[in-house]
Amino acid sequence: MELRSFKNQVYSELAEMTRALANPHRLEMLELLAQGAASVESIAAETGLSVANASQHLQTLKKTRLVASRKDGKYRYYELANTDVFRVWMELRQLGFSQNAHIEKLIRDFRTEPGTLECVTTDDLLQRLRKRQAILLDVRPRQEYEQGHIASARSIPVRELMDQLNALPRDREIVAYCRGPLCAMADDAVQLLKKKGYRASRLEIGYPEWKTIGLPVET
Amino acid sequence: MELRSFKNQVYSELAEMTRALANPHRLEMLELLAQGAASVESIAAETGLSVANASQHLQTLKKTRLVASRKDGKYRYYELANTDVFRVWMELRQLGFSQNAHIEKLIRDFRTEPGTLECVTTDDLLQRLRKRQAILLDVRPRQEYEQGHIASARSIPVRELMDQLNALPRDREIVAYCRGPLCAMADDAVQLLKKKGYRASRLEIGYPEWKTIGLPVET
DNA sequence: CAATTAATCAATCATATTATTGAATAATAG
DNA sequence: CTATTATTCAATAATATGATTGATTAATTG
Repeated sequence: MELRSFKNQVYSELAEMTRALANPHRLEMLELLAQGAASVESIAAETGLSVANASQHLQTLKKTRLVASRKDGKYRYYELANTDVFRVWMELRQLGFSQNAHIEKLIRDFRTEPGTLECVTTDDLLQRLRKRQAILLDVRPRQEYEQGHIASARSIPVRELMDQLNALPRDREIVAYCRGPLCAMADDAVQLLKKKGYRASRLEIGYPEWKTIGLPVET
Repeated sequence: MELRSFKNQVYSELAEMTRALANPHRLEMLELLAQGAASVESIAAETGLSVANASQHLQTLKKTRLVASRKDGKYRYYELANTDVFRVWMELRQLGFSQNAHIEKLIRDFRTEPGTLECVTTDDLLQRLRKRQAILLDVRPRQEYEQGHIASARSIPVRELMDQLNALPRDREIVAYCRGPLCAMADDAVQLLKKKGYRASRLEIGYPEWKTIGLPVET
């Protein structure tokens, strides 16, 4: 085969895959699927799309093997094809943050609105957990917690937090985490906890990032 | 700001950047620019595009700040905005290789045609260089070598190799490298060297990968 | 079996992307 | 200053993408 033709083919295949990533809804879906498998209906609800539209987008992702799916009863569950897909999403997000001041500003503005900026780093958290200084809280929907969570975390979905406050000790610091740096669940939880007199802060990353860098998880 | 509106804005910005990546010619340009700055004319020639078309693509990359440009005399030189851009390209390429069997097959078929499959790994090369068992050859165009190359490498562009064979000792193994895993220059060089009775093999990665993982380079 | 539910399909319209062409700028050389 | 060279701009046409709609398929429930 001729060199130019070879190059054209390889770059075209890679561009086709990249094009499948290059849509705001599909990026959001990838981040959602990084939490674990989900049905078309739940993905549509979470992203605010119609079911037909969500289904079309998922098929676009599937065509380039970025996601896989299996059918269970009348539901079809989609999931990330492998961890490399999430790695690419992490790198893209990182690049966006470093290149696009507008994105950084959007996040900064959104975060400071509720007045909860303090983030706990991963190293910080590991230390505090070792010294039993902190309690780790997974505030994602329970179904996501059950598909996998950070080792030693307990589950109180942010929607149930108000009703379960008495289950939390007031003498220890609480660290909340959620889906990742773009997710607001942990922010909301921290805001509520602080208002109720707890010492609380959010973890800077989410469950998929924790898992991807190889730190201990449970199922 | 409302949560959905915030998410829509962030994902849209990230998707816009990803869309700038999602074109075969632009991916090829990024790989080329990873070797160093280049003028529009040379990029157009290397990628086989018309100058006007290449210019348009470069402006698409520039709009999302993936590349930067500076004018010098009547030439305008484009270069990667920062190393994160190349990291993303590496991850995308890696994902393509792992997800798309067709891409792997294309590369395997192209490589085995000249019958030169043996690749030297990075660790291998470092060892052999330490023991002075191997000579390292940069076979990219001289202009790229001059913008940066692997420490201790000498430059013989693949086009000049035939005329400079007598400058190479026959008693040591020769390791050739070029632009990266998708580039055929090192393959061509190895093929020629072997035909002339040298022991030769190619490095599995190229200069930009070497530099990105933090190994020693020279300018 | 009919009704319900989850997901996909197929068609359509509006919008975006890309290659091509020729004209317009901008810097340099003679 | 004029000619040349490198690049960009602007307009166009062909093609691709994405949201919407209503119909269809497949599994489950009563």
